[in-house]
Amino acid sequence: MLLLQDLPDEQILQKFADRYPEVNTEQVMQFLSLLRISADLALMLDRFLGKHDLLQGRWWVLILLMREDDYRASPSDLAAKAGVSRATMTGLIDGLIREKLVTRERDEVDRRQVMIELTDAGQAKLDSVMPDYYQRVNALMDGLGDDAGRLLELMSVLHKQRHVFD
Amino acid sequence: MLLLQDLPDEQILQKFADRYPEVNTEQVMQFLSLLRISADLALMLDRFLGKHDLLQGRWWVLILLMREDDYRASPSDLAAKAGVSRATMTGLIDGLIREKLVTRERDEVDRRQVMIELTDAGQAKLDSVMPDYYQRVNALMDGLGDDAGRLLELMSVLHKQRHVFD
DNA sequence: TTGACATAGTTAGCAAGCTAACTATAATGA
DNA sequence: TCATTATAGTTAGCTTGCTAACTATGTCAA
Repeated sequence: MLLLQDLPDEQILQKFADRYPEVNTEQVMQFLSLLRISADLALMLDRFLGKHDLLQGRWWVLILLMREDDYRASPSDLAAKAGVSRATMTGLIDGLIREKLVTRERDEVDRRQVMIELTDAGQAKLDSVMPDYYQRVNALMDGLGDDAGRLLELMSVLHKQRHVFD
Repeated sequence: MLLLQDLPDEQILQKFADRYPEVNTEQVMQFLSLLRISADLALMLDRFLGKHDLLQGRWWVLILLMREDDYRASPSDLAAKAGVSRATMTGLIDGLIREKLVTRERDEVDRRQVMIELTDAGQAKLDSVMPDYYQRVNALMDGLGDDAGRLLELMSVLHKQRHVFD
């Protein structure tokens, strides 16, 4: 994700406002700041997972498998729940198999289907990451104190407005 | 970016809390919701740019070039301002050159350096996108009314806490 | 002056996202 | 029954991120 380190200053915003007079520069700055903070948070998570030799995409797949009663799911299911295409899920699973964190076997009943299953090594990997992860999420959110709900509320307002970009 | 469509429900959070008792499930849900909304906003922007035959990375480069007085900058400068590696910037510039939106020429004084310049077609592309973009950003932020500043404030609190993941 | 270091950029190879096109299999209905 | 349609998964090729290793050029100090 591109971060745009250099947010525009007053002079630059003025130059753009001269060419595109319809702009409300304060709102644009606020929007860019939001994007920037969001990207930084995603990067923070990537770096944290990297310390545990994990990548975000693969980590979510392990978590989705652990959610299942029998620790198994089809690639289609996983793709839908993760919010990625089936093609992307194929790649994520390939990576996890190389790392021996999941297995893939054909379903003998419906031979189109395949079942992905969390291995013991996969569970062990989660066990080594999740307590640390939860502790840090809690520490991060503690910083907001009682305002966490308010923040969620305001982000939801923005989320509901996103159709204006359609 | 992986979106995690399926946020955990009460039952799933309980299963994880049983295995990892240190977790404050409410805070984890709030954190995941924030990541999810942020990812949706980034996706919204990608889709909008797609309608104008643009990709986010290349678009930021065009904007950075337009900020310059002479519409020129070196790849290193652009990489630093965009917040990507120089290697990534090489790829973005390659794409923009294929689309004839920028040119690349060697600096005759310091022959290590290269100058990237916005073409007329590049400026025209920006002119076709920016007014629409600004209008939509303003419409999006209007939804927040007077609370935009408060939202920024709360996100900044989170941003300042991100060191807990180091 | 030249050897060491610094800087600018590219290349190679990996990751994880996408769409479109493909194979294989299952289901359905005329 | 068998042709059509639907479903599951993979492959190919693109984008945009990364790091590490490389080339070319410039700088600086002994």
